[in-house]
Amino acid sequence: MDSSVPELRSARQQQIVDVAWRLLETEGRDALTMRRLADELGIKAPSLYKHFPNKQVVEAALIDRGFLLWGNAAREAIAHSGDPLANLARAYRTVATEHPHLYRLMTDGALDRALLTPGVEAWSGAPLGEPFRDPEAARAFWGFLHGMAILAIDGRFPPDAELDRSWDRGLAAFSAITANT
Amino acid sequence: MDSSVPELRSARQQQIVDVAWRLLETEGRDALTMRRLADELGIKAPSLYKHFPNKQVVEAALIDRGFLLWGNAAREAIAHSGDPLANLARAYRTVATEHPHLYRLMTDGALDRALLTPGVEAWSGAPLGEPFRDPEAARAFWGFLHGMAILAIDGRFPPDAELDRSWDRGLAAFSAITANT
DNA sequence: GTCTATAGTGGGATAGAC
DNA sequence: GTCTATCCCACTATAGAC
Repeated sequence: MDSSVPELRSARQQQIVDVAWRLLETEGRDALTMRRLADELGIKAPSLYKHFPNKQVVEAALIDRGFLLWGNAAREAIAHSGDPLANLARAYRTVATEHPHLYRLMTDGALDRALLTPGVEAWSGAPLGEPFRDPEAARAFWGFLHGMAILAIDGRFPPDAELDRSWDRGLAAFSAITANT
Repeated sequence: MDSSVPELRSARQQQIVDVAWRLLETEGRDALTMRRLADELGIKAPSLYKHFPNKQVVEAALIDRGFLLWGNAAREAIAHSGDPLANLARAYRTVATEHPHLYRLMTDGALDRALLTPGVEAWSGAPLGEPFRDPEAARAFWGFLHGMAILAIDGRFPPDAELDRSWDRGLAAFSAITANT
């Protein structure tokens, strides 16, 4: 074992989550069924229940990975040169745009935190607090990021909307309430 | 007929949508099935299909009403005295908070606009443009409003989050890019 | 750890009689 | 416009043999 990260799952579990990830990313949430997942693995659906108690736990594993993905991207964003606010926004938009199905899985509806790696949700969101004086401002910024991302994914803006400019307008607004101003 | 608004649906269709509305508001989306809807009306599920071609059209009728509700609330908000931005935000938050199931139905996933009253979506959103110089800023503001509303409905903010203050922080940010500044 | 077989649930929708 | 009867679909999950 050369990794310092403990193996929380068996190799087989890892493999199943890998395939589930690919299925979600390429074909969306509707394609992520236990039958389809088993098909992709070359086994029958009931066999999956020897490795996971139910579907929700498989989805939670995907959401967990999603938080890792976003948390790492956010940390890279504030480590970069340039405006941290703009870097964070670009990173958020990129993650959401490049993984729309994962992003919807992560943000749609209630979240059973008992199924996630403890603390991963807060860890992933922590970098958003960096540019601001208080967590309230950071949460307002998160609201803006999420709203823009999900409305874009769901096709709610008019077809001719210039979204780059809207992101810039929002950034200009929140720049006015950062710790540096 | 003493109303100047044309009757787009039969009385029976109106009644069905009324019951669907109540069912959605009181018990949520999972309760809104064709079987359950029929039960509430005292008829059998197949009979519904004499009035509506499918479930999606029933849901579209609810979404239509939702846009009317929000559009009217938004118009009242900007007609009031005080800061239009704050009034709009308060109205938005109130509608979303008081009708969480309807709000999710309206905003979750893609929207088939062919099933809606033509123009109602744009009409309902138009007041958001009032305080701003350009539509891009208005859309950024909408992103903030929607993000805050849906994250709150879905329980995504920490339990101890002071959301009133976050709404205020966002308002302060967007105040900096209104037409009056 | 995998299989076959099956249970159980719930939903949308249609055909045809009355 | 309503009914009965039915179909079809999809899914999660379990039991027990190998």
